[in-house]
Amino acid sequence: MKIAALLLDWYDKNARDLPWRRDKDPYKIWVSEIMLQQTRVEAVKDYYERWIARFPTPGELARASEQEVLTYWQGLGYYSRARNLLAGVREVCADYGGSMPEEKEQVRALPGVGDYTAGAILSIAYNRRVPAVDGNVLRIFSRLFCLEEDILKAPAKRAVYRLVQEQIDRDRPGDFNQALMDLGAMICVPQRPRCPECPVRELCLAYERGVQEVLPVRSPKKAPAKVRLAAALLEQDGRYLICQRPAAGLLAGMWEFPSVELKDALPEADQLRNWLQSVFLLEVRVMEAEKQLIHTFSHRQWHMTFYRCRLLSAAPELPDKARWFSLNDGDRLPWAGPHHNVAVALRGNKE
DNA sequence: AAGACGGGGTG
DNA sequence: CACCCAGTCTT
Repeated sequence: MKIAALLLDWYDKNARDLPWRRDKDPYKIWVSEIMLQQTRVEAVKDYYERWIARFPTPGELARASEQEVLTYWQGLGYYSRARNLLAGVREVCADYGGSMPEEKEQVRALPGVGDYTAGAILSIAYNRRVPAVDGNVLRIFSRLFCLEEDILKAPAKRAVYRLVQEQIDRDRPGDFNQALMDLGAMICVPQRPRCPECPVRELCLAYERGVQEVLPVRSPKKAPAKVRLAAALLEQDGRYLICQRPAAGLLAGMWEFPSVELKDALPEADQLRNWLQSVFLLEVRVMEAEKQLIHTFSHRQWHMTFYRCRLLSAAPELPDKARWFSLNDGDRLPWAGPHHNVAVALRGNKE
């Protein structure tokens, strides 16, 4: 039997029951595929349900504000995904009457939709015979065909894409692609693959040669660079000063306690005080360190100290990107992750 | 071709 | 702690 037939037989018995598999609405497939980029299924489920409840159609999403959209994405990471999805549905509403186009070039041209996501949407929603090569598929095919090239590099991806084109089922390409994802999640997992349970082990070159544990080959990642930050907990009349991060870059547009990247020269408290003065024209005394934490991103590691501060003179007018915020106002703003944890802890302390 | 871009689960 | 995940965009 061929790979596709074995895979689909297995899929028919073992397919996971996932919220976005309940219907073939291209918009819902789109939302789920964007959320699933570099993100585990378990992490996505709740976000997906909340998202669809609030933005059930492209039209509903297109009319929402970017800040609200970011609030619904808060904690999922890679926030440009949310921004691109919003821009994408607005494009679909403007150019395609609110329904997803059916040509790969058109889908691929939507912001945030790359080659993988275009293939996933077209194959799942429209049953088009298009590969959807993600990390699972790269891993599975590198093992099936014993490909020893670095799967993160373009040549390996091109090779796998061609192999999937050859193997993809003629009648059920969407199920074929989803079967690969389920196989990658349940059987052909990154470490210690469960080969005895695998429906295609008899066709797997890596299994035959006993190298399933050393494949796929991938280049090692660099360690994240360390960055030291001092953040201000400045409270006035029960409200804290918070500010919005720049529109581009890490955690773009998210809110946080004012923070400054530390240089080595001055004492931390002095650097924080001087920075608050120059940016907000605020005169403060920097008090005790309330909290320290380390937050690791994929490419950066924040070593943060949160200093309790006291206002020494009347607060001047704040710039647009800053405001006084009552922690009891809940989560109506999109928060930068590590700051959100501190805000939640502060709210907890009060009670 | 390489780096930016999050957060969390797993061994 | 190391590894890696239903990737895409920018440089």
